[in-house]
Order: sequence, then C-alpha cells, then structure tokens
Amino acid sequence: MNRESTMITDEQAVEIFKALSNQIRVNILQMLKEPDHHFSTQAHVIKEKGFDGGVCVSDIHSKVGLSQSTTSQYLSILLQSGLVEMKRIGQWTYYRRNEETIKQFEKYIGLKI
Amino acid sequence: MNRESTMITDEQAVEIFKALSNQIRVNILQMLKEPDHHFSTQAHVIKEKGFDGGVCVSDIHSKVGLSQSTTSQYLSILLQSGLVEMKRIGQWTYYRRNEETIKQFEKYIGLKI
DNA sequence: TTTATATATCGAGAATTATCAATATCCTTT
DNA sequence: AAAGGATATTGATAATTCTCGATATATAAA
Repeated sequence: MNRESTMITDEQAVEIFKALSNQIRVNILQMLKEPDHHFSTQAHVIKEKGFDGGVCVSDIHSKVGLSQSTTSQYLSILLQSGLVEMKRIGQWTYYRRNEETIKQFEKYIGLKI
Repeated sequence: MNRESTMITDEQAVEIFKALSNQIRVNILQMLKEPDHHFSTQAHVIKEKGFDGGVCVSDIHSKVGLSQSTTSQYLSILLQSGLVEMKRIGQWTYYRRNEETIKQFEKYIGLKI
C-alpha cells in the first residue's frame, strides 16, 4: 500500500523551528542519531522491547549538563514538535528520533521555505 | 571553478531556527519567494539596479499587519540569520531571499539534523 | 534649507522561554 | 505497605522575545 505521508503544516513547522531554536535541544536530537556512540550501550532499551534506538531520560540528562527537570521539559518540547517519540517501559521513559517527522520536515524546508 | 560552499555551523543553524520560530517571519520569507505575486509589481526594485526580486520595507510592512518598527526589526533578524540580503537604494531598503544560505540550510538539515 | 518619505533605533511593558529546586507521581522491589 | 529510583510537574525568578509608539537618521523633493 502507498503510504500517504501528509505534508507538515506551517504551524507544525514553526513549532519544530521553536524546538530547534535552542542549541541543547539540537544537541539532544543529534546525539539520538547515534545512540550507541553517545550513550552507554546497556542503557538503551533492548531490541526485544521494540523501541530500538530509544534512550532513557537519565542517560540524556547525564550528557546535557542541565537539571533533570529541564532535561525532561526539553524532551517534552521535542516530543510536542513531533521530532521525537517516546515510550514508557517500566520506570523508564525512552526517547528516540521520529525519522518520519524529520523527513517530512526536510521536505517542508525544500518546498515551502 | 568549483565553488567551495562552506557548511553552515551549528550556531548559525540555531540562529536560523530562531529566525524561523515565528510565523510572521516565515510568512515574509515565503512571500519573498514570489515577489511579483505578493507585492505590487512596480514596487520591487527595477532589474536595472541589479537587485532583482528585492522588495522594499514599506511594501512588506503593508502586508504583514505589524508596526513599521516591528517589520523593520523582523527583517533585521532575517538578515542577521543570513536568510535574506538587503540593499539600500536611495531612500528605500530592499530585501530579498539569500538562496545560497537557504540552500546550505537545507543541506544542513539533511546532514546534521 | 525646509519638508516629506522611508527606514532604523530606542525605550518600555507584556508575553514567553530558560532554568532550577522542590515536590509529586509512577514503577519496582522489599 | 514501605522504600527507592526514574520521570514529570509545579512554582519561582531571570533572561529573552514580542511589539508598540516615539524618535532619530538618511535620502529626495520643493
């Protein structure tokens, strides 16, 4: 079947721009590109749980140099923008990039900006 | 000769994201994509003056629904980010898109985000 | 050189964002 | 049920952004 990937709206794009208008949030997104390189291997969710590439908040926290609460809030902002997705597994919350949104965002830039 | 177009830095990218984290500034950039369509034809700088596609501040002002000073400041923000360039001709200041920066920005998104 | 037009800058208040410590909530383990 | 660890939320203050009117500056016209 042909997946109809809907073009992002201007409003959503602005929300993404806001999310990325902060160096640390950009860093987080960039680190999530190569979780194995930036975080301790055992920390990411194991493949079996079906959230490959996900990194838990405390791991991200220990890399960014911000308080736990700010780290959590920044991840919420990235989540709201659609750039990342999250899954709670037990007591941990794992975040990973939402490559579909990122692809649509790229497309938006090329067509609308 | 092979033009060596330098990759945008993370810092510059964040400045661009900030510039675009406002719907009206995005609108301005979008309108400058088709000046003839959005602004009165005679208003843009004439081709002979070598700044094709440029639109003067007052024309932009009359489209965006913000005060003259805010319009001017928003254009400065876009200018600082590199997304537009400007040229003063007589008493008018013309702004137009800087397609080279925009192209590099697109490339940055694809490679670094 | 006075006047008019176009744009930029200044000063200020409102709104939003950044950031933290403290606390609450949710799971897991005891 | 109590305790502990992980994450989210709350409350607060500082910093930044938004936005305007007023004013300054630059250029053109009279």
